[in-house]
Amino acid sequence: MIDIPRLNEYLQLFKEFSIDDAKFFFSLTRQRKLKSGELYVQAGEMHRKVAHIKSGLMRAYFINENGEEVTIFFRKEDHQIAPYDCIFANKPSRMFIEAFEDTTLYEVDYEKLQEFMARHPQYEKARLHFHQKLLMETFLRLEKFILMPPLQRYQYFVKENPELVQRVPDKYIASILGITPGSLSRIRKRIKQKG
Amino acid sequence: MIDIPRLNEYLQLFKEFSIDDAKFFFSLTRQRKLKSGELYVQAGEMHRKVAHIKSGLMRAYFINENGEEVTIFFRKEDHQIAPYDCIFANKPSRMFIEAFEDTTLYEVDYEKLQEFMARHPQYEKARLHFHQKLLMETFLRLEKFILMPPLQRYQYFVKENPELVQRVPDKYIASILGITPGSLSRIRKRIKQKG
DNA sequence: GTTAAAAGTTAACCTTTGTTAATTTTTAAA
DNA sequence: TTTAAAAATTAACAAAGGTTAACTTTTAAC
Repeated sequence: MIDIPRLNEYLQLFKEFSIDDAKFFFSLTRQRKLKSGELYVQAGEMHRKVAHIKSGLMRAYFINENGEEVTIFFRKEDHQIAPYDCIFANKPSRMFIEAFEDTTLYEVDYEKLQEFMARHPQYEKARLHFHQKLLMETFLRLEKFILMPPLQRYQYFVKENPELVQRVPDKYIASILGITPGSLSRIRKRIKQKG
Repeated sequence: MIDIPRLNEYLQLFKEFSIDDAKFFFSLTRQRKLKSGELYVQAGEMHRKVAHIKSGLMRAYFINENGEEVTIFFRKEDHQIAPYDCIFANKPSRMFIEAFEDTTLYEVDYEKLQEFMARHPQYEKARLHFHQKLLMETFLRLEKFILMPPLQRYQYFVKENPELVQRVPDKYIASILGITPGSLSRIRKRIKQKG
């Protein structure tokens, strides 16, 4: 089913995108298919690529001092994924990124993207849009940590990400919320009891 | 004292900035002086302006459901400040921003900034840089909430912001860390005792 | 320098989380 | 369908945070 407002948003962004530019840009990308569970970015790696997820689900995580995986975010189809620290800070990625479901994505070297943008500054507006969206998303998440205790954080998260909550086991949701699976389990129980 | 690497970073960003453009851009800005404690942005207000802080310190905060102020960030001299939600989401600001010390800033209407950038796309690179820096900062803060318990979060914060910790009473630091002043006080005690 | 206000600390009490380990339920594989 | 693996729940205990209120210290105002 087509999401009209969203499609419109995209069309606005790319309305000045000429067919030739689009073709050329597409020629810079390459398709990759990943099996569920397959590692896409390794911590320590200089992975200076940005990917558009055509279909599937990706998971980014750290490994903490106890050797445990700590999930920091998921990105699904029609969204972009990259190890931010590597690209923005030009340092080896500190995060791992894996395919959480079978995933198809298109990736482009960040350097090539930079060249393209340098030659076609008229598209900076579109890029800015993506950056601002990501910044707002990140800032909103941060806000919840400052303002809400875990129970409310969970309720808010479910409201904002109903689909993801269905698509992913609770232990990953707990991780994103900064709590343990046991604690999340108790929170769910409390919500059930009280309403 | 001059911070050479930082100055260099700026010079790189603005090396293509012509004198005429700089003059014109400056003509779009206006200086404002705020007394310590003076409100700069009111929640509910459409404050579509971006400000460069020349000197002083600004504080952004929410008012939570209990009517308490919850500080979300400080911004000091040589940095930029704006109510992100208002500018990026084009909705009334949900945050308050006040001068925490006597502050001088230069502000520009976001619309005028947009016009300027549309006419001078060569400066998008500089803008992108600021956005990426802010995004990295925000993402790093979020990371700490997911990965660290309050005690470590505090220690990390002090390490990363030694100056701010000196400059601002502890209760604001506690708020930024998502804990109560009482809890921060106990944390400090624990650190003293154990080392 | 005195005084009032703000900030910081502490204590008591309750709530919640983390940890560990056992148990149950669910999911996926054979 | 059976079986094994993964996820979720639960319990017991210790550790930590929230709340409230009293008290101390620090800061700022007069």
